[in-house]
Amino acid sequence: MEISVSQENYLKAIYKLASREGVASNQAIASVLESTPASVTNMLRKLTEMGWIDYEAYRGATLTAAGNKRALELVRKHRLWEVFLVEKLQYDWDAVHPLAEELEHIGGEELVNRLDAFLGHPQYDPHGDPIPDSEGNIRKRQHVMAASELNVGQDFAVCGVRDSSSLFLQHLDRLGIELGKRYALTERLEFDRSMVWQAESGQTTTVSQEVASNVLIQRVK
Amino acid sequence: MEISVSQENYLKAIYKLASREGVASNQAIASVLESTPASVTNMLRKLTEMGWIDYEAYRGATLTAAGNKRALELVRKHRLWEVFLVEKLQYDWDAVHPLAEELEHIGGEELVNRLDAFLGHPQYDPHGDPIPDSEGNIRKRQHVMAASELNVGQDFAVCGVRDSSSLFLQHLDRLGIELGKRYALTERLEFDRSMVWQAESGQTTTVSQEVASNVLIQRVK
DNA sequence: GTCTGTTTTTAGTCGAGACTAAATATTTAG
DNA sequence: CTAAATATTTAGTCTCGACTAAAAACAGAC
Repeated sequence: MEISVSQENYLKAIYKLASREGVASNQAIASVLESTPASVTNMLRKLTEMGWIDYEAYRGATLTAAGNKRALELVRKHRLWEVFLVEKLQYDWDAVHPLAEELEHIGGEELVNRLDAFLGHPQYDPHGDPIPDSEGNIRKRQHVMAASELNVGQDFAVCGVRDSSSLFLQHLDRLGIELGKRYALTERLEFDRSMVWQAESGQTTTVSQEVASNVLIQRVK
Repeated sequence: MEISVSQENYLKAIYKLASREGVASNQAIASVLESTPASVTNMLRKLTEMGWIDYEAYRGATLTAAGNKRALELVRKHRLWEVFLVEKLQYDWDAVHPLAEELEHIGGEELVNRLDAFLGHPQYDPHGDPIPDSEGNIRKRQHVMAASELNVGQDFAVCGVRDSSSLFLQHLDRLGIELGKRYALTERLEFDRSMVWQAESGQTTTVSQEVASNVLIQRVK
């Protein structure tokens, strides 16, 4: 039985929610998919019959091995297409998500593997999220934390974002913050806990607590 | 009112049929879409309401200006994705059609124009079909004819195919026939009207009438 | 243990887009 | 000009995925 676009989106939603908070409620799945709990119940039943998930009424859903593989393949496709759109088609990093959302449902393993090779087997997507390999292995990065957890005096490099909404990414653009850029945390302001970051060029940027908690970094040296 | 994938496929079908044989019958549209005449009737009504086509019962359908623009955009997207798949992802020319069929429905003008630029504004797709520009202008090639119409002694270059089914394209691969390759027609065999083509390398290939009538060429020199 | 509030499921509908079978309209042959 | 053949439309269903409103199950407070 061939899986539909809509069903693939359920798998992705369950994958995301299950990795974060154990098992997902229908409510939660519905809100991710901008749907209703009633619709979710029906689809979870169908996905169970099809062998993609295990699901018991009132117990929540978990992906089967097949479902997990499929979800990872979708994540892989999504992130590789994002790399393509940014690197090859020169899209801004805040504009690629909706297109990747469509592209990820096209073709099968053959296409995604060719795309991967064409792009030179990239490790991370334009938002710093790791790209699963063809076996579904996802490299977990060590020592990644939110910028908000830093202490004054520490050096760090920006390596990802927690919020990849267009609004947030555009805000980072305005602040001149981009992946790979290095800073030193020179000051933490008492008043609102905002931070002063000094780039290698010497330029400083003031970053609110709200922004810092959505920027992922790695300490350097 | 946003157009659906299915509706876009109707526009493409009408575009193809109308350019070939004036106005299309429901029967014809149904067979292109592997559907039934009854289904076609309903959809044609809807497309008329939406302003994509003009349609009168028993009179057939024609694209409106908007419909024509949309159909050309689809053809453009399809052919550009085929170029991408062959040139960048190294797909064989006989394998790209089904993928392009899916990709062509993704994104809008922005995406297709960026893809076009990335590919270097190619003029023809991997099967030799011309790619409409962003205004929907389609370069009509002069002096293109079927190889079957040649006379003995003429020199020519292969520039396209009439049948782009996987089966036919694989057959051409086996015969060593590819786009851009030059030949001289050295002989026409009495028995079954098959042709002998001599490549620049001196190698000769015997080509059946059936094959020759599906290969498009331009005379050279 | 029972009551109250939340969450989930049932039941019944809806729209899109397809299908079959039957009824009409159109064209063609005689 | 009429009869037969062909093409199109109507009428009625089906499946997929969604929805709302109402019923049922569960969890936490007392």
